[in-house]
Amino acid sequence: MTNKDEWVERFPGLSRLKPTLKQLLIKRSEIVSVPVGTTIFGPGKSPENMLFLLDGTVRVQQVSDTGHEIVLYRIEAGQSCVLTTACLLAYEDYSAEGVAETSVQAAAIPRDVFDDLVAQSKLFRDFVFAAFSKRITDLFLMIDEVAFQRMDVRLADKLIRLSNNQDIIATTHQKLSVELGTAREVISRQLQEFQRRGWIEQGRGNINLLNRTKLEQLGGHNTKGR
Amino acid sequence: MTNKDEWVERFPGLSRLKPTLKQLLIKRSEIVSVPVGTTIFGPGKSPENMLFLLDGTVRVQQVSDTGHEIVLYRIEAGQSCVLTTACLLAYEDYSAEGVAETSVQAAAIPRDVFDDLVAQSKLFRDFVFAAFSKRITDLFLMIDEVAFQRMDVRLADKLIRLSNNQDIIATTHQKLSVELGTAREVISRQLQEFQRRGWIEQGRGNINLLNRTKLEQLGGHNTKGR
DNA sequence: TGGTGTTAGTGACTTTGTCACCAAAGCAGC
DNA sequence: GCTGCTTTGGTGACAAAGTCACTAACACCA
Repeated sequence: MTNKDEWVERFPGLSRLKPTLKQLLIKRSEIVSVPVGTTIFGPGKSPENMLFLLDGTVRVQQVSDTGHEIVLYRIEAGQSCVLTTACLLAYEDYSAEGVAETSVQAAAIPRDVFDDLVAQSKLFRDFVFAAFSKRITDLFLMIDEVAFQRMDVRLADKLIRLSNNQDIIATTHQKLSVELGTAREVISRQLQEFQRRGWIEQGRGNINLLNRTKLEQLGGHNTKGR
Repeated sequence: MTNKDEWVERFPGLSRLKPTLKQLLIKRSEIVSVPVGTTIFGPGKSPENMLFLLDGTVRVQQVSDTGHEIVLYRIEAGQSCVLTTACLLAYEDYSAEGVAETSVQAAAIPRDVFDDLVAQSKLFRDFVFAAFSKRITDLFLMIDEVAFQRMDVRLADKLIRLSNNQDIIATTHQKLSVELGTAREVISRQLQEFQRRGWIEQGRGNINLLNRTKLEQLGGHNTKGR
């Protein structure tokens, strides 16, 4: 799947580039593989290249100096790290980190190639600005949620999103608390309440969704938005 | 102060542009004035131009469908609305709004001029990407703060930041609650506690800072960061 | 002077976060 | 098997923050 000659085709935003620019991308890129669990960027570790994710997931989380953590967003296959990398280059005192949630394959392109592309292709510019814009609007929504949404609503929503239409989610209370930026005890209590209502069944390290509909109802689950 | 021939010089990021590009900016820009309180952008109101703020302040806030509000950031003179505008263009279901906090003067440039500049000038690209990056890292910090910081710390910090080295702040409990995304009652109680400790003195519609040092100590006030 | 909207104060209650534990399950080494 | 050790989850007491309903004081204008 990681034929160096054709990865560009797999990005909706890149496949329509002019052939000369595609060649530039292909020629100057390098396919990299990182094992699961690797910290790809973080305080004191900034990569010099821009990454385009071919396979896998990168979890980006904020590590607070209060000792808490919260998941900010994920980068999936077909998306790029452009913005995070740009952020790192611009600001040193950066407290977010990116961790390979699965094993990850990515195309790495040097910063000057990125700059060339932005200069030469309106398509690429639109691709990059769309990525930035999407990220910022998503962060707006996240602030809204953290500040104003109730915990039970957020948890129900998170369970639905994490489930990927499977009924069993493999996760721990601890991990869920980091997803939502709250305490483990809070998650435990909410899940107990969900279980009491018969919506879920808990096992050690996994949660079985028994009544997806009720959970979707509580979480304001809609197709648009994140 | 709003001589159309020289506004570009007042932007650190623009003043070093090549003369031809400066001319382009000056020729195709329009100086606009908006009175205090105007909603510059918001749901169902997206401007077609990019704004460069010459004078005044624009407050950007998230209006939640729960009926709550929270101030996301401010755009001051010398900064641009690039990102917010870009966001608006990219995503329709946008719930943030920008309000002129003072009367505002700005240079408006059409979208195609913006695109030209990004294509032709590395300096301008760096200016734009730096703005995006700064915004995103600030939003990361804000999420951290909203999720994990105690209310008294956040309020003390906010008072210091709003004071602008003056001792009297003209604001209401209601406005402060929107700044921090909390309830008015919470602000009232915290301010009472500050007053009890002799750190502030409250008046109707204003707060007098009596012990700035104590407030700075409580809020983790440092020069870097926002 | 009276009416009206704004601003702030208060008590009761719920929800969420914190702290200090405990207990059961899984696991590695012997 | 048994023995520690770590991970995972449960619990109660308490503190902090958010919600709700109501009151009081003030400013200002007709």
